[in-house]
Amino acid sequence: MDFANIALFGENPQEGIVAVDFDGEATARVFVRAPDGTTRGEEHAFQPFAWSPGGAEDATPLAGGHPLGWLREFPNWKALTAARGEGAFSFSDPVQQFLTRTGRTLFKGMTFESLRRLQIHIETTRPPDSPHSDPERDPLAAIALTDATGWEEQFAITSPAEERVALERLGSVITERDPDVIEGHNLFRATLPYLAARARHHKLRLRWGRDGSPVTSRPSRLQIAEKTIQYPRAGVRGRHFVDTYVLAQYYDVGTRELEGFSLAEVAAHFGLAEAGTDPLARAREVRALAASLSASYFVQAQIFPYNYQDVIVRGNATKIDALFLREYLRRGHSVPGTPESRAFEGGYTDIFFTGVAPDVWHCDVASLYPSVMLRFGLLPENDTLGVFGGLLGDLRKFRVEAKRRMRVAETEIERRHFSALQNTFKILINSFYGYLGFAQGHFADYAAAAAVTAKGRELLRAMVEWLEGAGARVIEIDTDGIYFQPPANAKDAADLDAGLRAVLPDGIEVEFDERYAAMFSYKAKNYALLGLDGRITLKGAALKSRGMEPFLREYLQLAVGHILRDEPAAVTALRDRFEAAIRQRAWPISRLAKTESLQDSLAAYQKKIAASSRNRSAAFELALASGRDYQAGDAVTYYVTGTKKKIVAYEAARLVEMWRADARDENVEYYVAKLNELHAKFAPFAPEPSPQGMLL
DNA sequence: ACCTGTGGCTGATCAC
DNA sequence: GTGATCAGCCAC
Repeated sequence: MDFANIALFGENPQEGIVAVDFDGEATARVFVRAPDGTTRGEEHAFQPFAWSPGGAEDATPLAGGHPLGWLREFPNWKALTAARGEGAFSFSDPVQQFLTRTGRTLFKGMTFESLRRLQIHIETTRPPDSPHSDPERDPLAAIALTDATGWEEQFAITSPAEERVALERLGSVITERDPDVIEGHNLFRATLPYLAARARHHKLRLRWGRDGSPVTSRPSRLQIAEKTIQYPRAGVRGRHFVDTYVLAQYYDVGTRELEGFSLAEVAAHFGLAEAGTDPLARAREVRALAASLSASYFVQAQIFPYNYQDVIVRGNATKIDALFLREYLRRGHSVPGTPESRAFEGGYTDIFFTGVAPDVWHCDVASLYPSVMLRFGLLPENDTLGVFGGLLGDLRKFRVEAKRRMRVAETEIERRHFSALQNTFKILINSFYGYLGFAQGHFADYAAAAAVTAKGRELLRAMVEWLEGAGARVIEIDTDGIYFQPPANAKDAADLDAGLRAVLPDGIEVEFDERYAAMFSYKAKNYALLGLDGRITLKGAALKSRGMEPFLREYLQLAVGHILRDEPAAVTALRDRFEAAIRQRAWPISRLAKTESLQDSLAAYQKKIAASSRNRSAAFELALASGRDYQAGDAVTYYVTGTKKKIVAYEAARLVEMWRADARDENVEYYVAKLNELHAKFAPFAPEPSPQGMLL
């Protein structure tokens, strides 16, 4: 990796930093990996700082005329906190302050493989998600440990004395093996709180810090797309905690392919599941998962001024803002305040045909918004130093190069490295547009954001118009892509490429990426594709939402397949088969049960109900009735009881844990009615030939 | 304490 | 019943 691009990597090339910590006064501790493999602590004097709109006597003036025109420094963190307000701006994370001010970042000169990663998996005497589980009372059953070198160790626990020994031994293993990163699945919300509770029970402390300091924890929350997840944010000096549950959540935002987020489900999805019930097998799964899901964050930690643990949970626009502020500070330049938030129009979405269409092609504009921003100079007006355009242009070049080197890589390690690199650049590039409309971005520019989407809509309209003029039948479009049936005379993409290119400006590239045997176009952003290889892809919340009961998802998957292949009789047979299974109570309850993730805390829900600002919902009512400590982000799985198809769901719902196979009480009429409603929506797309038609 | 953006579909509830 | 509103999930 070439760290010469200062705006991207920061100006300080110090290698081997594995973690940074601040003492709250005026000293930062930097943990550095030496060439001999040992890790030493360096101490650096450091003063917390803030950008200020006014010049107090201790402030340094910054160049340019932006509102945050003074740099103030403070003797310690407390003094900074006391001076907050007054229109000043500062990072709430002292490590970000230190890294920003010094231009350092973590992991320079290191490879992902040289990171010391340790995995923890625990087993408890009761499943931790069982309603009766209690970490204060239920002892551990096993602790399994692995690390990236292949080392493994586990402790089976059958007595209180063994549990105590295991917890003490866990501490010494961490001291001896000295990991930079401690990984686990559900580490924050399950493993660490459980271990902490068991340690308290034995009057022990988890002294896992690189200086022997204990693990600390405070309530925090994560925003992952539409989901808010509350979690105890644990930290320990000199090391990082990485939770593969969190990594899986972030991964799924882009793909929406995961069935669920348990270790078993996630490991299975990636083909990393290990056979057997040995706790070590679970730790190995965590090791493999973390290796595939965290390589991109390792690269990000070389770029952004954050600890590794934090680079994972920070939003992309926030991280881009951090790059701008670091570069402006380095150049002694003032920065703008954050803009007034306002609404602006987005991408162009439309549907021109519903039903099944054979022989469908897809084309899209390559990196539409980044291309538009660069080609038409739609960049933040306040960015006096031109950092935005420079970074965006560089990142595009770097990505092309990283992709090339990924393709020609000679070893798997090398290939994975360049794959992580190009993927990181892709994420960054795509985040630049969002940054323009980010209310907390110091260089955000709503006029530019609106101009970018307007240009995008204009380009897409021009493409649709040209395709239709050429005899194509446009089916569905969304933001930067078009599904269409080609004109009769078009044999391949080349027949359309030149014509379409001619209506687009230079610097805007169109790609014909796929052809399909058939497309089922249902509604905007909702469609299914039958590949030339027979594979079916579903898109859209109406066709594949995880909020749907599993049997309905499966019905849709199969029914849409029949619709695409023109097998109308099979759709009816499918409905009949499913109804019979529901009536015979032949399925496990999991196929009928609905899983929802709670967006609010229980307290926030109750507040809204009291204020009549939201309706009651089954998931929250069940969570409340359970008496357990549910938090925002927790999933609730429930089914509906009763005998009538019309019921009030939040009154008839029960937690799936309460269901008993020997006294089944799921509401058959309710579930059959749901099946029939769905069938009624989709069966018309697979019309069975009428008897008369068959005679003719 | 934390936070990229807009557009779109569906089910559940509730006021009318 | 109907329409409005909200929450949740998804596409790009």
